[in-house]
Amino acid sequence: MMANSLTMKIATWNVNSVRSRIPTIERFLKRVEPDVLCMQETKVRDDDFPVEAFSALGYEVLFAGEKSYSGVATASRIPMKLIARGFDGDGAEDAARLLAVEVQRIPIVNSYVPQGRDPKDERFQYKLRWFARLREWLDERYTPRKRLLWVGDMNVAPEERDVHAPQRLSNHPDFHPDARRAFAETAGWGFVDCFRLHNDEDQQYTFYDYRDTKSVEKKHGWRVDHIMATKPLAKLCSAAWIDIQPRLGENPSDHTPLLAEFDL
Amino acid sequence: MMANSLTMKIATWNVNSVRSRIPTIERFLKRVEPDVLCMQETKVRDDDFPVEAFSALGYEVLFAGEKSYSGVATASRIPMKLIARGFDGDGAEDAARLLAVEVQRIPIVNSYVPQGRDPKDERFQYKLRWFARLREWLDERYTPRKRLLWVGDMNVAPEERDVHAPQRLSNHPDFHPDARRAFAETAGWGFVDCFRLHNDEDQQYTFYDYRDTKSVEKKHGWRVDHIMATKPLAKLCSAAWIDIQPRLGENPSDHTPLLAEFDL
DNA sequence: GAAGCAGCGG
DNA sequence: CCGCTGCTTC
Repeated sequence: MMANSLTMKIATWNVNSVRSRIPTIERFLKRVEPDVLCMQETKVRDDDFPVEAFSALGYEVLFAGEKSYSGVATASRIPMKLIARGFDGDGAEDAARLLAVEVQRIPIVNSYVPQGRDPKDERFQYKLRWFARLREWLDERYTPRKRLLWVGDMNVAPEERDVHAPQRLSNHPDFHPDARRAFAETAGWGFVDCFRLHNDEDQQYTFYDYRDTKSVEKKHGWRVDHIMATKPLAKLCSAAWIDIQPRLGENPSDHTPLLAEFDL
Repeated sequence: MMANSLTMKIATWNVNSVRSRIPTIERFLKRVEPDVLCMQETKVRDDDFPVEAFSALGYEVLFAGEKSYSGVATASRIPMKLIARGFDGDGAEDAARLLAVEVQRIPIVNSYVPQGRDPKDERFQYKLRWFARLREWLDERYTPRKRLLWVGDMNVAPEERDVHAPQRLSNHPDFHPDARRAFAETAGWGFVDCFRLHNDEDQQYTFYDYRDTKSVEKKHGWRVDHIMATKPLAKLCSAAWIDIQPRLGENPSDHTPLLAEFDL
């Protein structure tokens, strides 16, 4: 390794309420020591964000939340700069679903893509447009020829091997052809799926529905959380993995952390 | 001690939801090993009562509950017989505030006296009548010349030394002169306050209001939980004390267990 | 199933 | 402050 080389470990995790998950998150940070943790579904107003739990472990944290629903936050133990909350800067509509920061001169876009409810629901159309809107947002600000990360809960399983029952689930908002196409369009801006760079197996899931009893044992999972890197950054990705440990411990989220490491 | 002598340790505790308090109750039972534990504010329908948690520790348990509010239950590690739920037997009105059992041929009346809200409220009159009704209920069935116990959350601090601010609290439903008189009337049927048999100090409290922040440190307490014995039984009372340990542990109730020991 | 909230109650 | 219910969301 060169003297000035630096490894950056980044994690994305839909925590399903940052406040109720604090002990689980603390165990994760202590054990895994990611440089950056991108969280989704924090479900907390910015005024009530538990900053102290993160600073006590040496992390700065930036957030864009609202009451009850959604909410994204990014914690970093290396210096971090705020780029944007929501698509149109501070206080924008839907700010609680997009948070862009810069770490080590790399823009990190943390997103919680709308779930879409049902392909017949108008909120599904909103989901499809959300992906298009993100591609435009990226295009106006960045180029895929430079280092950039897009991570988060995308609410899309890209391929058949990313769900446990591809036939049955083709009408699910997270596996409907239109959703997969919308995700692929934005990924097509210039992203590489870091997990798939290093893992070819099926049944690699980051989400198990709470309501589906024994879904973990039955392997009824979904791979809907992703770490997407532009090509110049993807080249530096040395590893990517799903960390199942928080699921085995106390008070797990329905999502599991996804990690990637980059040799900068 | 005689060969056939038996010590009976009895506890009363407003647990403020038996289900959310199970771990705290388990620690209490293991550490203190009472023979009988009378609980109030169990806040659970009989169908949902967590019987298993008690049987696992060697206790039978009888209960008279309703959804959300009130509810009384008595656990015993020595054989116990059901006498009555509510004033008029099974399925009676207000059954969730009175449970009578018999242990070692001693009737034990476990009661959760209505709080009364405010002396101006009509529910305060109901509280006063409740005490009168209990005295009648006792008179119809028992005699103070025999062994009997009346325990529970009486929602009355009998004397000035039993509250932290007697002047200020004289209009509180738990210290209003009418409430104190109503309690004294029923106690006058033939009861001795077992705690006062063995403790003369003031500031001996069994309740600290959750809403009064730092009430414990400020000693803003109330002695509203009582173990009352008829004279022939009071003679056998060898000790009575408040167990503050559950308050120092995890997930405490706003009430603290009160205990008494009898050498039968 | 497990979060959040409002509204009620002690 | 801390339970409960009943509602909503994912």
